[in-house]
Amino acid sequence: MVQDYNVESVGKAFDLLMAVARNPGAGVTELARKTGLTKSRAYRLLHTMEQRQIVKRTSDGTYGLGDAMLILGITASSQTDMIRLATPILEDLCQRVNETVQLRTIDGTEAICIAKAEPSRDLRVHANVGRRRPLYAGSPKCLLAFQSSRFIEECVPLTPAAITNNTPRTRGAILQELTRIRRQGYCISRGEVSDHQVSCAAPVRTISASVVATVHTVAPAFRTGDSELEHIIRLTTDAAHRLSSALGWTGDA
Amino acid sequence: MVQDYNVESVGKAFDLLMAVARNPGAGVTELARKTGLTKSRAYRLLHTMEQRQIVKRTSDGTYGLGDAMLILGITASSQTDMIRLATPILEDLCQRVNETVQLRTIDGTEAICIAKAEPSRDLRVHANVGRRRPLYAGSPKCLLAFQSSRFIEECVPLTPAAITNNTPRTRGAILQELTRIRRQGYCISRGEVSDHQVSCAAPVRTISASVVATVHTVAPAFRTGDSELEHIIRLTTDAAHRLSSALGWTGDA
DNA sequence: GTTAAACGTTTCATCTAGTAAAACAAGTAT
DNA sequence: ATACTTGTTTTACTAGATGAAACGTTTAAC
Repeated sequence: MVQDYNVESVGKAFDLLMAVARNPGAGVTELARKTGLTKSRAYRLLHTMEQRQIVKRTSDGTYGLGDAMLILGITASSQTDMIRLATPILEDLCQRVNETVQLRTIDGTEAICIAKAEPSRDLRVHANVGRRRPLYAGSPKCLLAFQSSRFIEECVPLTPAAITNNTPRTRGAILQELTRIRRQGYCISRGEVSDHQVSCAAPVRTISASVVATVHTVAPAFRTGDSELEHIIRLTTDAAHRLSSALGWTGDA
Repeated sequence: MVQDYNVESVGKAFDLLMAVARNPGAGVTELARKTGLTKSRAYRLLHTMEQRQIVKRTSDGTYGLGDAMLILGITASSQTDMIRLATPILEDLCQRVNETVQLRTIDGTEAICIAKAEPSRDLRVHANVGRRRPLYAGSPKCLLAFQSSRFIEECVPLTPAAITNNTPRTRGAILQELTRIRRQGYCISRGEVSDHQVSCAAPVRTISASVVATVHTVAPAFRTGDSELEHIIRLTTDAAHRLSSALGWTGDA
């Protein structure tokens, strides 16, 4: 093995670490299965990471991310362009629409919220950094719509779970919606994930023009009529554009 | 090597990862030196981590944390008790004192801000999650004061760098202050780190009674007279107590 | 303008150190 | 009571990671 600078067990350790992050509450056997590792190998690697506080065992023998990961992750946030550039843009958008806004990206086959801004008004939608959502329902569809067709095939299940009444029930209907999102350049979701909630999402592109994140505005339905929604769409897509430019994107709509 | 479930290269990889987090802008050689690894070993491990987006190289050949760390870290934040429990307490404290508050912990020989809350008033102190500060000056001293004497010895330099006029200049003076902080149970810092800025810090204890974090309130000096400061001290120490209890601490002052 | 030091990169023979497999104990459901 | 789980431990084997030393380039020194 010449010229391949790869330390296998280190790679596997990180595979395992990702699996721990994506499957909270899993034990050795399940994690080994998810990563395709031998049970004993997974066991040793987890032990090693536990010693360094990278992962920690809960009392019931399942694994979660450890304290050292917290520090590493916080440092990563402050070093990453995406977050650094997005924060002021999100705060500005939040102030303009006076609603909760978030930034989401893809991890595995899920959308994950990586940053947010909330207005100080009393009644607002609550957002959680770190929360994961399936990609095939509600405004996360915007993130999915701009990925490769192979990835889309993989993410949209044959029989989508019905999350609320407004969720499209068939695979075909979802794929059709994705096409429409691509065409119009943003995504509106009315009560798909949660009743009485409207959200608008717009894609963030990087220098290579691929969509790496989406900007979302989420608002209570009762105070979001057509004209308010127009306003939200304009400002949200605009914020996504500004972030794209900051990330080096040079294309146009 | 019987009964030692430790995969050495994985351990070293994480040592290296910590070094990358703590020394942004360092290259292979420097990172190898900091971790005590061979240059070629460090090189291969970094390559491995780069492939998985755990670290990334900047154009000038130095390393930083990569995109995968961002996801892992955000997930860690949302899974960690400390952050989950602290967030509402910080927000409550922030609202009561109407000033910027933060939560800090120790990483290596530095204090790092791991959470914050800012009031919406126009003039406020700005805080950055992820920012690092030396432990021996200003309100971070509160975090240092409650550590083991061996650790303290290690952190307080023989000739402390003067940060502003109000920084104690000698090792002895700093050690003396640490004793006072331990005695009174909190720490006040007037213009030590930045002129025109007052801060108050109080220790957060965990179930084992060790101090794992500190709650800080930072305010502009011009609007913080003695009576306001009294108020801040009371609320800050109270918030630290509430967080300690939430973490399982059962002792008393 | 020459020299020297420092850096990232590459190679390769050596042998440590990580691995797979299988057996184990402890628990849980049937 | 039995048959699955689960996490844990052992062992022999050799794949694969390692240290050292050399390489070409860049940066600093004088």
